[in-house]
Amino acid sequence: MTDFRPQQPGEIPSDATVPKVVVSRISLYLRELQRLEAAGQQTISSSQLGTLLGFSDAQVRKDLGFFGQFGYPGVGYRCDELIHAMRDILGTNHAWPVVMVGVGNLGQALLGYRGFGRQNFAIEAAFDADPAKVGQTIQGVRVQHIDELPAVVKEKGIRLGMLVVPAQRAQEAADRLVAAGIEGIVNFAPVTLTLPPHVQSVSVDLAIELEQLSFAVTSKLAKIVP
Amino acid sequence: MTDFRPQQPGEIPSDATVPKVVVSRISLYLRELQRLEAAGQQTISSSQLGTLLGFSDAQVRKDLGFFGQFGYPGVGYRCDELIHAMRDILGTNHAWPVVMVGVGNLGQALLGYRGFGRQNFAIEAAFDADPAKVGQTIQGVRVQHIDELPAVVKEKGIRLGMLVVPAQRAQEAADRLVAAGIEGIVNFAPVTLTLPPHVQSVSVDLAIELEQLSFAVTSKLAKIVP
DNA sequence: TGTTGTGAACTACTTCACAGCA
DNA sequence: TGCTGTGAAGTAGTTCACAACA
Repeated sequence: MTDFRPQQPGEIPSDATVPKVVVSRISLYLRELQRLEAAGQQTISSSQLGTLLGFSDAQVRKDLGFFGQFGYPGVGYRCDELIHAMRDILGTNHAWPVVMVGVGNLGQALLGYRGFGRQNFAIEAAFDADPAKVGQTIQGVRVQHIDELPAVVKEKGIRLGMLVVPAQRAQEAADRLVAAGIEGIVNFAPVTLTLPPHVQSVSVDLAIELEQLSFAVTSKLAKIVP
Repeated sequence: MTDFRPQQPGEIPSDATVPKVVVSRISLYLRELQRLEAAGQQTISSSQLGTLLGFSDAQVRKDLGFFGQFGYPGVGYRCDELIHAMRDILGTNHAWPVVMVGVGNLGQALLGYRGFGRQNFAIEAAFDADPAKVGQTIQGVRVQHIDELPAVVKEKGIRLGMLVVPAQRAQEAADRLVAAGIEGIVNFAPVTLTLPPHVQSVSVDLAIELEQLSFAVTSKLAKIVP
């Protein structure tokens, strides 16, 4: 290997402000690259990668340009290098322990979802307030009482949590996560959480996804601009 | 009631092209309004609604302005009227039957999720290729063999589908949905589907949500611009 | 030749600010 | 007065287009 050009891999130019949408595309690039590498492909150009995901070549290059220079003119990008660089960017070159709060239907299914491990996330502990659930072991994870959350978070140095409780209990559970020291929350409840500014969150609202389709399929007139 | 101002409720000015992000905020407005109405609130101003969801008042008014005039100057919006109007916009004033393909862990959990019904979606049929699953009844839905998909879709006039199969089978399953006449797909597999242009899709990638948090929490330097 | 990296141009989205209405 | 609806102004994101390089 000649020169690994991202001088400080994963380091971001200190004045950079990266649009959210760019970060989400980085995740898509990573996912696709992992597939390509598994299929034995060594290098890829911005236009190939873009075509696979439905983006323009310029978009791919601009997005990567937020974080450094990773390509070889005339050649493209080396899949292995780019995968490593993008995991550095996303922070997933090391494993992330995650807590889950709420072990209902959906929570139990998520405990068994393999995709998290593939991207280096591991659900280390699960919590519920229901005494009937506490003590059970689901998908290899023992369910603990919610009161134990702060101790576990502290002991294991956990920074991320998944919130999988019913809507009416979501804010209170979020407050507990915040109090325990969690810094980022994936919220599966269909409510907008009120959080202190140092805590990040992303929401997954399953019904909203269907509503978007309902709109798209219904409205013959209005084209959805992507 | 004096005049119901959205002249043709739900009808969209024929030259309108509505940005995707606007439609997703409409869903959020609707969700919040449903909560407010359930709590007994009769009217709401754009700034109140915006504050609850973290948007500006102008944003709320502009978004609604894509679809018509719904407000009363000096007063705000009537919750009940606005809920009705937004359901007209999204197409959810009538119930949507939905098919599910793939009844694994996650699929079974989604079959039991109450949030779909609340927004007027009903999973009418579920399909799997695994003979061990076919014939079971899960959450009140009988699992049928995937080969029966086209007949059921046609018979019940179903237009939307949820794809909940492993990544390596997602494209093939999507092709089956398309062949059966489905027009919109919620894709839970972590792959980008190739679909004909008349078929809409939205993707839910659970690992990507965690990656976004990992990035946000990791990068002290780069602020995520919302 | 093929492909990157990147300013410049363009497009899309958001916020401002205010006329008009109740 | 309070609040909507909406052009105008401003900001953010995307695409263009080309110099530089392998």
